[in-house]
Amino acid sequence: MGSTIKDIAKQTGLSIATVSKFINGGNVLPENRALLEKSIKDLDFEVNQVARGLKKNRTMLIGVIVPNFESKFFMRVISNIENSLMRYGYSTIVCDYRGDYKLEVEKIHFLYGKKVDGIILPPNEDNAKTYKDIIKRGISLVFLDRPIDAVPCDAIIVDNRAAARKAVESFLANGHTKIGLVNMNEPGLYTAHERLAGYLDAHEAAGLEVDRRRIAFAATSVDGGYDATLSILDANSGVTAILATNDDMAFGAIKALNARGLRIPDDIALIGFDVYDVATVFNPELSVVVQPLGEIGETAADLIVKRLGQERPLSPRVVELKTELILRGSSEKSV
Amino acid sequence: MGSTIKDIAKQTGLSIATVSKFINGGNVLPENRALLEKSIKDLDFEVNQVARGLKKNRTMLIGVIVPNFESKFFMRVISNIENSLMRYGYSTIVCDYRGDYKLEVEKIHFLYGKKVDGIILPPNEDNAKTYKDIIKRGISLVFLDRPIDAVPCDAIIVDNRAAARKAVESFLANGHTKIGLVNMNEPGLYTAHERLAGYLDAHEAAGLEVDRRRIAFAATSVDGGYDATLSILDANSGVTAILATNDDMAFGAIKALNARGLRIPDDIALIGFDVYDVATVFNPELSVVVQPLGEIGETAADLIVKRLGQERPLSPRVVELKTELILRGSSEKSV
DNA sequence: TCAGAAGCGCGAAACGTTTCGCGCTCGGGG
DNA sequence: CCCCGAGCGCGAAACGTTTCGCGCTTCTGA
Repeated sequence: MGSTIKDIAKQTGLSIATVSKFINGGNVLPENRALLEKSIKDLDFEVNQVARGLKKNRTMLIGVIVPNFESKFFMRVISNIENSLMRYGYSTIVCDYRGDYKLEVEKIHFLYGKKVDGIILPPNEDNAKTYKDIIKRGISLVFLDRPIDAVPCDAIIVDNRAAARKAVESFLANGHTKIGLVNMNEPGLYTAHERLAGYLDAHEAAGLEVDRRRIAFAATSVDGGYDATLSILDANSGVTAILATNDDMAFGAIKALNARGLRIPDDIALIGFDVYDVATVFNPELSVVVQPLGEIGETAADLIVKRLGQERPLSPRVVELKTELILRGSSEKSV
Repeated sequence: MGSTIKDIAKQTGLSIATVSKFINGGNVLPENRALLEKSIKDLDFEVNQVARGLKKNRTMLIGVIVPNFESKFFMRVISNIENSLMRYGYSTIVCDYRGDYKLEVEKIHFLYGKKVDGIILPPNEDNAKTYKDIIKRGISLVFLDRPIDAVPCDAIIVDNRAAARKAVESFLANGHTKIGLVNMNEPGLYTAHERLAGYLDAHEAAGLEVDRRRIAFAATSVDGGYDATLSILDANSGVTAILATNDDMAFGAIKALNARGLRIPDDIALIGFDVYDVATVFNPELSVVVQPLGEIGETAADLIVKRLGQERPLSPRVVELKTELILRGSSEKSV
């Protein structure tokens, strides 16, 4: 029950050093190998990773920090990160900071204490100094979902701008010209900014004027999407299509349209973001922009593991993955 | 950058032992206290939890193991467990075993190596021996979502049987007598068994004969729910209402009903399980049985922390939480 | 004034591992 | 036959903490 390297040494008559060598793949005489294998099985010995971590200064632990545990997007990405890191022998400690950036700093210090080998997080400009500190301490850092200007660092992002642009262009292709945007209202949020830019890009490319009444910002939630959608409808700008840049906001948009008795897509066409499991359950099925959650997690894991292995600090790698626009019934009726 | 207790000792001129004492809340002379506080801030010292863990034989780490990372129910419960444990100063290491019970044993051994103080998992009968081993090693164990007969152990569950019964009774109250059940098909799955029992209870209490054609088992997934629902419809037993015992299966049921052109609730009334965010986005809104995810997480955390504190092994505590039946449009039209 | 108690600080060992470098053995080649 | 090198095993120190018990100081009270 909880035997140590010492017990193995005692039982085999070998020294602690030799046992350790064997455990770590070193060569030992065949007869000793047999002895050791038997003894390890007998006492069901397992390396004490805590002791090893202390000695080697590597814990095989990666910290992941997210704003909160409510975000489906981040939770799924975390699942995939955990899954991928596990294959490399790493485990994950997950923290949230309930949207409080001061608390994020605390969590980072908490992870310092845990001696994690690396940290993965979606950065915000406010804590740029802390991120630099992480790197200075020799802890590998990977940014999730967005880069920040102030800190050059590995990052895994998606082509938000192109994604929004393509979604709007699909509306245009179906003859829509009065297109609404239900966007996330978080100051400085990279993804919101990029998706807006994509929306504007598409308009500019089509030579279409942008009507600000058709753009609404609101809290990233079902209620936020609901309110934003109503405000667009109430602006009476003749909107015939809406792009919602977040799954919850897309749900809010559906609720708002239902509440107003507007049919999808006949009265208003709709495309959402990040709606995964249930997009096809709606009637008509919901068109969506999907981010490659699996790849995002894998890439985050790859980036951090690669950096961990490296001795020399390599220059920051920013990986941008492609989103996919999946068109279904909710946006497929032409005007 | 990564200073230790030794650095503090050197800078303050005090001994290592005194620094340690201070860190752990021991009394020191006021002048020394000031010195220590200053020095700790100066060098921004943080206790090395790895070293502490080695010495104290407590890592403040709890392992959580789930069958896979796809289950929304478990992922949400994990979020809440993490959140609650964090308040007690514990962190969480999450593993999955992709439905492979042999792999679950490996993950448990992996957690042995990490020297976790406790483990939380949904048990299965196959690995009863391993669970006993966990307890024998002095690692606290809490069962999630279900107990098993072979191992007496703390557990957090919900009133699955009553939940299903109440859902069926709400159908009965609306005049339905031909009620379908779309159930999860996993051998030995406690929750599936209990929910079936509740379904049967309600029938028996109402003096209603059970028609086996109205009960279908299938994979716990959207497709499974879809297939199961179609099979019930195709049995031509005159079903007018359906209870789906899982969120994905409820989605599958909706898809199946849409596919057949059946209206909810006019043609078929529907109640789902565990549909949280989007239940009110459907039109009509979906009636559901909800499990108290927050409380489940908190209670799991409480149970394990309580057991961790205890010196003496107390007798197993099984906490059963109440589910809530929320009736909405999808089940509210009488026949 | 002095004995004793209370409070504080310190040295040293210990937790379980890795790692360094030395010394031994054994075999092969000159 | 002897020397040298390769290969293996071992002792000891180290990672950063906690903890034990002893010894010193200081204060209280008779």
